[in-house]
Amino acid sequence: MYHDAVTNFDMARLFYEMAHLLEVRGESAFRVRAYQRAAQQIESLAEDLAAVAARGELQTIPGIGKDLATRITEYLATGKIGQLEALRAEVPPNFLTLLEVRGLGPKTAKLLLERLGVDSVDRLEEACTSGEILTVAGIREKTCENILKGIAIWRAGRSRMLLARARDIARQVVAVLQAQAPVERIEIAGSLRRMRETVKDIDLLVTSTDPPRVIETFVALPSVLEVIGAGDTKASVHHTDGIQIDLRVVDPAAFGAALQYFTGAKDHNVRLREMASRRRLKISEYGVFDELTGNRVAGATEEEVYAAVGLPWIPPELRENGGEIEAALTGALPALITADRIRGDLHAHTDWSDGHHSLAKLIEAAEARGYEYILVSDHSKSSTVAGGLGADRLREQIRAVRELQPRYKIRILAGSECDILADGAMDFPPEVLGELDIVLAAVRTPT
DNA sequence: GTCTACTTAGACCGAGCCCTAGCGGGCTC
Repeated sequence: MYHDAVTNFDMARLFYEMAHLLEVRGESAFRVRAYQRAAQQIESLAEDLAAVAARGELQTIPGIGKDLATRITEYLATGKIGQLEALRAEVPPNFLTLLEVRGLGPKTAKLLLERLGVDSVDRLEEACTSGEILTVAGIREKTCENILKGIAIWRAGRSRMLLARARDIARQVVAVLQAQAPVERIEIAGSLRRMRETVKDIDLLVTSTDPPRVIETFVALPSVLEVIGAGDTKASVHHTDGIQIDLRVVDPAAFGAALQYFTGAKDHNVRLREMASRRRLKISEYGVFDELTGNRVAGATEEEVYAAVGLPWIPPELRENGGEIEAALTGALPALITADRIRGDLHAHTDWSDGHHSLAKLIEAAEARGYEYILVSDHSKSSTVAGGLGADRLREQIRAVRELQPRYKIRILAGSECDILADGAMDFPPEVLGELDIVLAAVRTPT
């Protein structure tokens, strides 16, 4: 069976792709929505889709009927979906990227493909800037302007990827390399290690007895879209999910120095180099060296590197030249907030509006994380698209929440006549939260 | 496409804005 390599995320992504392709084809909006809904369900599934399939229970997932269950089974067994392959063949390879441009929908995109051969964002931009797009009936200056704005937003968003997504990709690549390449040690470096909210690329550092084979395995991964460059100890590739990954194989004696160097941030490293210079030392990705003798005095571990310039090890999350060097020098580095110190969640939706899970599941998840409280903040009726609660349904939800007493201490923040709190709903004394298990509030979506 | 109420068919989220075309459709949230 193929399913060992299939993640719920992969399957959901394929269904989203099918929804887009069906939309471009002009299929029924309900059919399109069926694929989108199924993708959402799979994304929020608490267990491995393959396990559900193995039990023959795919059709117990809401939104998955006979047809979609068949598609899932086909993919798990073969790694392909015949219908998707056929749909893909109907449009150019990168055509769907056009739909990521805000302001450009499937119909307009298809029209531009047919009339002007617009098959990529670059080509779209060219058609807009040259004015060629204005020759297409139904498109005027204003639309052209909006599309150009959309392209600018698309480019800005594309240049960086959200941390969680980049981390998933990095972990997958690390896991495959550990399984398939002669890797002794492998670490994620760069802004991903610093846990920046968004990252531009993924940096991986490896030690190995056979560097060329690591590189060879890396560039041949199925998830690699394009190899930018590859040598004996270094390679850069474009991943299919739209992010660049750089991999370096380094000497174990310099691993700490390389990890420190490639973790950055740049300004933090500049400060370190200045401190080293004052001690007649030189720091590089290869180690810490005595300026006079050229001997390496540190490099195997990050702790060694920091100690060489008179500092304790500094957590990567703090390495932004934002006062962490001064704090380290005076022994005042802050303790980072760890997951076990998070006491509660102040913004949670349930399936009463657009959440994917029931109130019971939400509570279960909160308890599993050791939370002291959770705020149920479903949409109000002002957000119809999200299935927001009107007065009657809100009363029902309040009743459902109250039924959880006395096991949980509860505070209801919504008014009796659906007099829903404005966004200031979170503005109540934090000490109150400590006494509560569940708070219910319907928060108005800004309109 | 799925789901539901009934076994074959109909419902399925919708308001508001923008743009183009002259009334309706695309798009967003």
